[in-house]
Amino acid sequence: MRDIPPATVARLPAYVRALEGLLADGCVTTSSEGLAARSGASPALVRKDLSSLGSWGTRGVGYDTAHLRDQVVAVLGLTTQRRVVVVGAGHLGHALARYPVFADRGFAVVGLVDADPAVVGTTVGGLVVRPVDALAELVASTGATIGIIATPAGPAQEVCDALVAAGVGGILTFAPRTLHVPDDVDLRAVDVASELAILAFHDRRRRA
Amino acid sequence: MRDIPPATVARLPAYVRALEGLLADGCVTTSSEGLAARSGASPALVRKDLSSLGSWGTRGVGYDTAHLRDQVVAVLGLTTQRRVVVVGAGHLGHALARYPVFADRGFAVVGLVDADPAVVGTTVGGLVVRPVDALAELVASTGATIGIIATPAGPAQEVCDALVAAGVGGILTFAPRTLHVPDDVDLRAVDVASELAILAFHDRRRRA
DNA sequence: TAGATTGTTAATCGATTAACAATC
DNA sequence: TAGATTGTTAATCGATTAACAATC
Repeated sequence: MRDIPPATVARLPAYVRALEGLLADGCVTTSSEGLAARSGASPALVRKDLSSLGSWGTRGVGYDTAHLRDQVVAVLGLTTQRRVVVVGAGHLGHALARYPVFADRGFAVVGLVDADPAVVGTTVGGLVVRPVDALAELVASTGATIGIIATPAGPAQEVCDALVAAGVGGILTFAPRTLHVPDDVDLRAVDVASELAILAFHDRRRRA
Repeated sequence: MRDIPPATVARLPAYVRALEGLLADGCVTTSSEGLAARSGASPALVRKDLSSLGSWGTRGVGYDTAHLRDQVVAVLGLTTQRRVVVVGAGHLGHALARYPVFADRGFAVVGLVDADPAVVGTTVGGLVVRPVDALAELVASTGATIGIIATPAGPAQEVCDALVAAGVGGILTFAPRTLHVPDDVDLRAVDVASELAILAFHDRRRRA
């Protein structure tokens, strides 16, 4: 297996979901075209992506749905459960701590942290909210490798630094600001207000 | 102003935020390098992006921070308030309906809809939750142009179709599945479980 | 065999970086 | 004028699409 292009990696989760949908529909084999329709990619792109993973299709037939699903899941590293800590127990933190889709995909939220003393000690989704200064200990004791930042913009960089110091390898942030991490830490950012702003741009164009 | 590349549009909200941060720090002028540090782009990319908007910098000096902020805000179409309806009043819908950053950016959540009769009629963030079949009327009466899908995967395509039929021009979905919209509707997807899966991929690589 | 569909190569397209002349 | 920094062009890089030979 050679290096997998980042754009391909970003599509793999959609392929896994498409394959599970096809499995649920009883499709034993799938073509690149069928997979494309369900995943939003083009058939050519599906074939190219899968071939960069090593390719497990049969010419003239297609892909074995269950087998391909297992292979893509393995490539993504979803066979091992990943432990996740969430920082910020506001509305978003609550939503994340109880999001059932995480469990379906092998992620377990094992810790929830908040800066507000009034929130610390309350229970959310079976987890007792811990204070921010318990973060390092929490990551260490749970073996969490991924941190989620669900705080306002203000404390986000500080929280990010604390997660890095605690040793997580990947961070997903929802805070509306740019964050900086060392090269060996993987950062992904979801910015809801920016998404709306991009929609607003096209909206304006459409009406102009 | 020529056509603006999609990759550039996607960075404009980060530039707006960077510029507002610089303004708050009292920086009257900014260089592409300063803007790059705050926005996460490279200095060359900042200059290229801004020049594709028409360019308002001064060689040897930099950009007028306040003026540039106003220009980028105008390009994004954020000078007019946009009205947004949210479908799904679960944890995520709650979080979105009250997210203060939307208001800061000129977005107003004007409607909240849910399929659960037990939730319909309750008040969230000053909005009374409406039933799903009130969606078209709600969009029409409020003049909403953007819809947010905060439902589980199951009903998401149906909700998406209903938003399109109701006449919104842009949709932001959080549902973990691929959605299909007509060409004249703009769709952006945030998929939290996929983001974690991508982090898991790199995590696996790091430990391998 | 004939039809279908993959895997891969070549062509295209778009985005980023590097470099530097223009110019404040 | 000298130093700084933009705006733009050319070079590079990566991603997508098109096309088709391989082959089930």
